[in-house]
Amino acid sequence: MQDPRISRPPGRFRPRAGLADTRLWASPYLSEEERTALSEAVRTPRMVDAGFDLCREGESVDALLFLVDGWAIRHSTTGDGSRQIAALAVPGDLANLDSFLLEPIDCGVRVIKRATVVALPRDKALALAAEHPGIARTFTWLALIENAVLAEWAVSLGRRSSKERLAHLFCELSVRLGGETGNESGFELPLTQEQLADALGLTPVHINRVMQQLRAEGLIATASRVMTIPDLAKLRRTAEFDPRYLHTDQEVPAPVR
Amino acid sequence: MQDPRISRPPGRFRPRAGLADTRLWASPYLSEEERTALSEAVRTPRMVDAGFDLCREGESVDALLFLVDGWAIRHSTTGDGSRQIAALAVPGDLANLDSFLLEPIDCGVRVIKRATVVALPRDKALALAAEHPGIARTFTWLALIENAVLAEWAVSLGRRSSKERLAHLFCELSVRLGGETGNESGFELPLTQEQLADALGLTPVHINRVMQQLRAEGLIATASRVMTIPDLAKLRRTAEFDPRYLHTDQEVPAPVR
DNA sequence: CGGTTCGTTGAGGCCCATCAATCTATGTGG
DNA sequence: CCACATAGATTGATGGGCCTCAACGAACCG
Repeated sequence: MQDPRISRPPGRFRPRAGLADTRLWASPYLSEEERTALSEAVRTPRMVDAGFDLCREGESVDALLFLVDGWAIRHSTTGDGSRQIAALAVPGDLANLDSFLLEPIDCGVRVIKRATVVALPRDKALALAAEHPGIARTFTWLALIENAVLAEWAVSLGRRSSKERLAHLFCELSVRLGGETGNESGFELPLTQEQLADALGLTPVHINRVMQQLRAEGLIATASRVMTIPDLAKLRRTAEFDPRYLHTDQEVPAPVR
Repeated sequence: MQDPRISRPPGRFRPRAGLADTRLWASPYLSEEERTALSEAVRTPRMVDAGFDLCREGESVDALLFLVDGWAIRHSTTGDGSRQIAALAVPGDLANLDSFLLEPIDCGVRVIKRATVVALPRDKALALAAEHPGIARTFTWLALIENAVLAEWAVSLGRRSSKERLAHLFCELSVRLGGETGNESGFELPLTQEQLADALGLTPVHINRVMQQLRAEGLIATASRVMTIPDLAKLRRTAEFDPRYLHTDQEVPAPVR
C-alpha cells in the first residue's frame, strides 16, 4: 500500500543523511558522539508531495519527521470546517515534535510544498534521549522554542491588526528562512493566500486586500512564489517585530554536564 | 532589598515541600529516586502577593517557579500598550518553563492571585536533567503539553467567536482545576473581565456582554469569584470543546529505559 | 482547450471595538 | 460611622475592521 506521493529521492545521488541541515543539528547541546548516534538511528530520506498528510488530527505517529526540505503546516479544524494553522514547518524544522511523548496528536501535519523527510523512529528517539543527556536537552530546547514562537503567534492573533499580522509573519519567515542580507530580504514563499488566511485567523479575501496595501506601500514585493522585502527595517517597524523570540542567536549554552 | 510582597508562609506549619501537588509530580516518567532528588533540590516555599511580577519580559530568571497555589499569567505587551495573555498558570503549574533553556524570556509572568511558589534553581534543574533521564523526559513532556494548550489557544484566537472563546476557556479551566463532578462543575475563578479580555483577544466591555449572554442561557453562573457550570455537556457543545488536547489522562507512558 | 486552482474585485452587513458614563463593592482614613 | 477613593462590572451609542457572498480574471496543466 505504497502511497504514490511518497517515493525515494530520484537519481543515484540522494541527499546526505540530511539531518545536518536541520535545526536539530544546530543544537548547542549535542556532542559528536550524540550526533553520530542520531544520524545512525534515522531512516533513509523520502520525498513527499504537496498535499500529503504526514499525520492526521487524533492519530498517532511512530516517528519524528524532520523536514530536510519543503514546507508543512500543523493545523486543526473546527466543527464548522474552518481551519487554523498553528505552525509552519520550513526546511530544517521538526514537523511533529509532539509525537515524541503525546498521543494522539492534536494537530494534523500536511505537506504543502514537496518535501524531503527524514524519519527518526519514536522508540529510537526515546532510547537515545534516555541514554544521551545532550539529546534529551535538545528535544526540550526544540520544544521551548516552538513554544516561544507559538506564544508570539498568539499575540498576533489576539492583538494585532490584519496588516500587522501579515507584516509580522513575513518578518518571521524572513529570519527563519535565512533570506536576509543587510536591510533586504528575499525568500521563497509557497503559501497561498488561503493558507496565509488560515495561519493568521483571517479570510483569503481580506488577505488579498491587505497584501495589495503592503505592496502599494512598498513594504513587500511578490513574484510567482518569491517574496522580496526591499526595506526590512521599515517592515519590522510596521509589524513591531522583534526577532528575539525566535532564539536564533546561539545564546551561551548551559553545558550539559 | 526584600520585596514586601514576598514572605515566608506564616504560622509554624508551612506547607509540605509542595512539589507533590504539582503537575511535575504527576509525571509518569519519574522514579522514586528522581522524585527524591527533585524535592531535595528545591528552595523553601514562599508566598507572593497578587500583582507581583515573578519575571519581566526580556529579563532572565535563575529558577523554575512552581505554583503550589495561586494563579499567574504569562503575558506579552505590544507597542500600543495592549496586552496578550499567552498562558494561565493555575495551582500545580510550572510558571516559567522557558527559563529552563531560553534567555531572555519572551513573556512576563505576573501573579494574579496570592501564590505559594516553590523555586527550583536553574543550574540544579539542568544538572538533574542531565543525570536523570526521567527528569529530562518530564521537562520535555511538560513543554509538549504547554505546546498543545497553546496551539488550542491559537485556534480560539483565530477561528472562534467571542462566545465560543469564553465558553472554551471555561471548559478548559474546569478540567485543569479539577472542579468537575458528573455533569456539573464549580471552581474559583480569580480572573477579572479585563484579564479574560487580554487572554481571549477581546475587550473587557465585550467580555461583559458575552458573559451576560452565557448567564442568560444558563451556561454559567458566577458569584464573587466562583464560577459554576450547571450543564457541562451543554457548555462543551457550544464551545466545541474536546478535552483531549489537555492530555490529562495518563496515557500509557513510554518507559524511560 | 477545458478544468482547476489561485488571485482579484465589489457590495453589503455584522461582530466587536471605542468612547464615555454610571453603578457597585470594597477598602481606607478621619 | 461617614466621606472618599479605587477597582471592577455594567450599560448605551456609534463606528470601523473584517467577513460574507458572488462573480470574474489569470495562470497553470494534462
